[in-house]
Amino acid sequence: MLSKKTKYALHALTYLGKHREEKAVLIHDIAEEHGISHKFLENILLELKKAGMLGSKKGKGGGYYLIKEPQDIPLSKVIRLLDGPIALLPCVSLNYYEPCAECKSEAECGINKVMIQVRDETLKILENKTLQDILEK
Amino acid sequence: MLSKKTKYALHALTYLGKHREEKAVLIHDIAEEHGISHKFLENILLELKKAGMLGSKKGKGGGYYLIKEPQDIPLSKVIRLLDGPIALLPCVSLNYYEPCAECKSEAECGINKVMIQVRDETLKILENKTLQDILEK
DNA sequence: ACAAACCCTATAAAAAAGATAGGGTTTATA
DNA sequence: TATAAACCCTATCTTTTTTATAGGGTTTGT
Repeated sequence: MLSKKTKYALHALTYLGKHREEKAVLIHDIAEEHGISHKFLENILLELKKAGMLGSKKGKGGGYYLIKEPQDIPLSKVIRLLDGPIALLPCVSLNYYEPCAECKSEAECGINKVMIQVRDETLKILENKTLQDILEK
Repeated sequence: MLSKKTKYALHALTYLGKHREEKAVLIHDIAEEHGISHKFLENILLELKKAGMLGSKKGKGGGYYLIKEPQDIPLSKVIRLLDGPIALLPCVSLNYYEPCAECKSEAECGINKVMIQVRDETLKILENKTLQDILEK
């Protein structure tokens, strides 16, 4: 399951996508719309910004805005940023690889092999679904 | 990512699958093979048994054994049992449905719609991959 | 009778997730 | 140029979940 962080991020991105004609949207407005803690959401927007998905403007009249087209923001990117690996096992993660303690040899591990296939199929889905798909509803 | 419970369950099922000619396999042997705590593994095997995936024999000379063909044990079943929902959101889970607090209306939520599609595609994968695939390596 | 091995429940310890706090910096505008 | 609005940043606290342990109960082959 997605963490609340990722869920909130998706809601925020959706909100920003719906208000693209506006210069900047306030954290406050997004937080209120979805009943999310202002401060918690702030941290999440910060992360999205650092990852290059959002732009922001400081000072009075400032706020956040999308700096990419919705079709260029795949779910895989949002999930990886806030939740970490998409793979089901650390030993098959492309972005967060770690060996599995209970596994003597990856080369001989059948679980590893199958999970690589699952990962590849899952990625196909999550890389193809984008914010655009959410906005189209 | 899969929890250790699910990982251990997959290792145990794999071990049992490889030793199907034997009447019963000891918890101890599986635990030792993968460096898992005996007691923790015991709880997991119990769950698998209650779910109808394993049989057991008590008393001296007892142990656990598969009571299904490996191709009849899909990953989806193991994951659901030990980790819970496969869906990325509670509001699109088939087996563990719950509404999302921050969502005013599922009918109007674009995230919900997309996650239903992701769920269906993911299930296709996890229902088709079985213990047999792991054993074949 | 006895020891081996599964069965069951409760609790503790560790890790992760969720949330809050508090001040810093920038900027529009009066 | 003072002020208030709004983002920026880091640290800490709380809660929940996961992981692990404990301790005894029950069954069964020999």
